[in-house]
Amino acid sequence: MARKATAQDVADLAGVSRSAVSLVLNGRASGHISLEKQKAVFAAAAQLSYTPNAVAISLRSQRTRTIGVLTWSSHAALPDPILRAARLRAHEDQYLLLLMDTGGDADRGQRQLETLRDRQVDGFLVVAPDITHYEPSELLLSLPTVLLNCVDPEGGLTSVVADEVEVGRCGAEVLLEQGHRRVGLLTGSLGDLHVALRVRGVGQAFVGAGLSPPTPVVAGRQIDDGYRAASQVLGEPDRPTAFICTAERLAVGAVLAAAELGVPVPDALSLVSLEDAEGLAPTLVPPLTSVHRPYAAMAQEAVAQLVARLADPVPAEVRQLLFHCQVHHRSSVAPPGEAGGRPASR
Amino acid sequence: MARKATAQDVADLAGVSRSAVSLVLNGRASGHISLEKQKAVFAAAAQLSYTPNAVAISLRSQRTRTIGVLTWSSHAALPDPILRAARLRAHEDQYLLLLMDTGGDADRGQRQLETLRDRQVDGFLVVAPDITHYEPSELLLSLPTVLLNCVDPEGGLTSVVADEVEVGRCGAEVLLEQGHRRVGLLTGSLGDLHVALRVRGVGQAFVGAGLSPPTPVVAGRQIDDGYRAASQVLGEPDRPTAFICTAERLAVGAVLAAAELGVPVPDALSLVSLEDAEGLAPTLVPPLTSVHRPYAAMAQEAVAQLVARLADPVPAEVRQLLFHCQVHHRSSVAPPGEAGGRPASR
DNA sequence: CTGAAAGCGCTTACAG
DNA sequence: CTGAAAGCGCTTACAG
Repeated sequence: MARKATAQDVADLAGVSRSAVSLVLNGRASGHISLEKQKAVFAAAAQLSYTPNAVAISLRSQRTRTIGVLTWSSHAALPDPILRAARLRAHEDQYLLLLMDTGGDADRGQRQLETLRDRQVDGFLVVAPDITHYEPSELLLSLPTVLLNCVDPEGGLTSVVADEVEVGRCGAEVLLEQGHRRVGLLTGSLGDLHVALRVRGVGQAFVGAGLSPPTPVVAGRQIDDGYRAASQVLGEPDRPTAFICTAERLAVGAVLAAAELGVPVPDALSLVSLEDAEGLAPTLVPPLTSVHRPYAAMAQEAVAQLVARLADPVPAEVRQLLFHCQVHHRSSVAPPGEAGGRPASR
Repeated sequence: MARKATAQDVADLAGVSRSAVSLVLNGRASGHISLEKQKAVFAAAAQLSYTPNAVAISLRSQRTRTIGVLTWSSHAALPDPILRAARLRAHEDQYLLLLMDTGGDADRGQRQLETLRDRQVDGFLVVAPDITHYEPSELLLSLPTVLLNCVDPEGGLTSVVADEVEVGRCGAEVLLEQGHRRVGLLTGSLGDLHVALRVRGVGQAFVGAGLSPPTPVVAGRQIDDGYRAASQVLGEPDRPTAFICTAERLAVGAVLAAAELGVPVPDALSLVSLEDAEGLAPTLVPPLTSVHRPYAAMAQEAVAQLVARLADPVPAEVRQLLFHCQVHHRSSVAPPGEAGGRPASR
């Protein structure tokens, strides 16, 4: 393939000036260019498969229609469903995403922001894998920025997050409504904000029901962490009739432990996962009831906020957008009952 | 923050011309610019925190140091470990990735390639989530392109893939070496190239050992698919002493089925997963022996190939790079033995 | 109603 | 040894 055609090529072929080409192709020809010449321009453009050079437009307009995305991964995976939805939404407005993975290193993140700035991104989107505080640097503040799944403690930046306390509350209420009273709470590190918020929510639900909140069993976030914690708790006398897991893989481990101990779910043990982003919960056996954050809608909203800011020079007010979670009822929750299951055999 | 400083600003402050600034900052000053003025330029640049505008450089040099990435997801997730490693490797050479997700729609992919072309990407990288054939369009052929985890049937494009037949063979050999003879093969759709290749490899290993290959049990690719298939096979008389699963989530389902049926792994049932990209296999209970593709190395190599092509105008020869897999031995494989386990109770 | 010019920010020959 | 000019591809005032 030869070199891409330029507006000059189109102008030459159509027998008009470069500016005429620009005017016609951008729909600003009426009253300026004769109909005849307009047709000639369109024909020439089509013949040469002309499309404008986005880099040249960027230099001219001082806008790249590019959003710089700063993200990092918590354990194994990047927050994929979030980024997917964000990318899709951005495309709708002809924005492209330039993504940088800090790997959790703040200094590196700063350098990446500089790279993004040098690339003349129009704005920044910061996407956290799990909800957290994020202190924006000056550079971040110098361009339109929206925080997704994280919040600026200073409150200086618009952010989009789910109500993680509500997540915990909803998950607990599902079990309380079914009559569960002895509930095991399998969690990740309590030092993580997202864990702390969910645990708080669980506690609120219990207190609201006139019960004392369950003591968190800090397990971790992997399958084997959940397996170990669940196995131990299930081996204790007066074992719980239900588990709440703050992480999806923890729930997988709990199901596995229950299966191995011959404790049928949900007959003898109910299970709620406070996460389902990896899509493990819905296809587990039995499918797990989970508390769902509307990640796609959140990402769309975050991008929409940013795009609006980029389109409108008037500085918009800072907003804290809080999304509600939804309980996805599946088959892992039942009333406590007396089913019991067979005793552990190993 | 005020508008970013330009080379002109630096020149004004340093009392030199714009070209002098460029020369000095790009290290081509020796023998051209007096030492005194060089110092002045550096000082002014530092004072103004000057960094060149990448868009302007791109327009001038006709290179954007940007790689257009075309990808799509197979089921739930994008091929994340691959993309991560590719991005990291690209950064090492100051390249940024512009990613487009076709969603599996070829027409959409074509339009996305056009967008990328208009953005003046220097080259293309096509990344498939599971190994597949990929027929490049003319547009793709018009720029330096490397295929990652897919191959051009015409062989016109350099590609980087793992030897998926070997994956199947290695997985089977692990079991054959331990003395297993009755092996269940849980697979995804045989119409998928990656499944077909792995099944073929398993067959080769069996034939090589003088045995007839196991008949694939087409299960699907989710946890419940694996659970159902494994449950059924384990309920049959003369049940297998081992499973090979072509997909990681299938293996999770198999472990779950075994646990529920009281079949201890690996004492009464060995298990090999032919995938571990999601990182479920290593933290399952027991940790699963898996066949690992060196995704990071593959991605690095693909990017390195592309970058080399971009740096060197001489057209490099087309190459088909085939990577070996590695068996990650964990605890899910043991000799068949007579452990048996307790009989199914439900 | 149309074409020539300026300018976005940069680098690289090219005069002086 | 240094500065002025050209040009990457585009769009938008500005003359004619």
